[in-house]
Amino acid sequence: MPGGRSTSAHHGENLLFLTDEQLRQGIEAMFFAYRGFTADPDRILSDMAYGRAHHRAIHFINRAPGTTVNNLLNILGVTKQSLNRVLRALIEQGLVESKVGKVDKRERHLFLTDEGHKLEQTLSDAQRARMRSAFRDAGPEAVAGFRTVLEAMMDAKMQRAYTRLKETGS
Amino acid sequence: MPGGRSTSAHHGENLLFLTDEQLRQGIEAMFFAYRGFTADPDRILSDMAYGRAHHRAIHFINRAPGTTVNNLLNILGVTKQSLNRVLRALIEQGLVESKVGKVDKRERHLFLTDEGHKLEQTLSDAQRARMRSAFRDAGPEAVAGFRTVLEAMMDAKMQRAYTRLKETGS
DNA sequence: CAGCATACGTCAGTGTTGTTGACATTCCAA
DNA sequence: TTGGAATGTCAACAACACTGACGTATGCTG
Repeated sequence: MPGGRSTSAHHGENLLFLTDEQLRQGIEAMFFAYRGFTADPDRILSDMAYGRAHHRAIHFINRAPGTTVNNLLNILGVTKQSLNRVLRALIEQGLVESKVGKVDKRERHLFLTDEGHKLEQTLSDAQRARMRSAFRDAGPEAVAGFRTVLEAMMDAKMQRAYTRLKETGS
Repeated sequence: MPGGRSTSAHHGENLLFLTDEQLRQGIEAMFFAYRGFTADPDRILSDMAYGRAHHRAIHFINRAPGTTVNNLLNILGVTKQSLNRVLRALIEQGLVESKVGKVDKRERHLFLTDEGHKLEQTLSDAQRARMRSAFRDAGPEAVAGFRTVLEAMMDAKMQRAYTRLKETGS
């Protein structure tokens, strides 16, 4: 195991963790881990007519009930046409409800139906189980570092979205 | 569940880092960060006729020159038909060379050409730059935690692939 | 040697998810 | 009130994954 505890709060001196080799390992870890990250929900969804995009939409509608299509668009970072296809399917299947805005009739506010909540629960249970196992194995300090690095890897825009959601949560 | 593995350290008392809320934040961090992670290479590739799949192939051929198609298949976790499409394009464009195996003539060993190396360099420079910036901002301890959690999030098979590559590197 | 397994390539078809382009509706401000 | 911006929808297409079936060359084993 490289590094260990060099414990310099100011990481000025020892920059060995910034070698190309270390960066490459970080890149590959990210690649492999993301596969694990999505594996369980993907498996569940493959039986239904849904995919990862549906999962993402359901996740964030659940997180911010009543959100508009435009807001969801910004969070998901896809085109509105792409999101629309997914949303249309979810609405037709009765997992998501779309309500015309009261103050601005151009907007559609999105909500999960009871059935939508059920699927969301199933998916996030699976995903959380893996995350919980990883967190438990790694321990609280590793988890803190994990979050710190991930946050630093986001675009500024995504950082804002992430922080906003984080604060909404508690 | 492989839950019986609580050998690692006794972070026993305070389990607040395992609440659903913390797990959800981890999930969302992973989602947003992965977007940042792929953003720079994606931007570069979008100008050419290549995509993320080509990037992955190039990356791992560079990492393990002479690797066989089958080995690459296992690492990338896609079907041979899917990989073949990508590989065919890269070979036709002269970025990758495929050599018949000497000891086992059924195998094809893959190498980057000079031009292939050039593209690999461009892509990984971009990706490393972001990773370096994130690592530097977060500091060595956070980076260690980051890697620990990611590794714990992988499937067993991916963990082996990751470890093997890691050892090959140094 | 014969027969089976392995490694690789390919053709055809399908599904999900992303893209651009065109268009309707609604809001707002000049 | 009218023109432009914002919001969302429909249609067509591209990238990349998947399955299934098949063909060829090669290796291994009884």
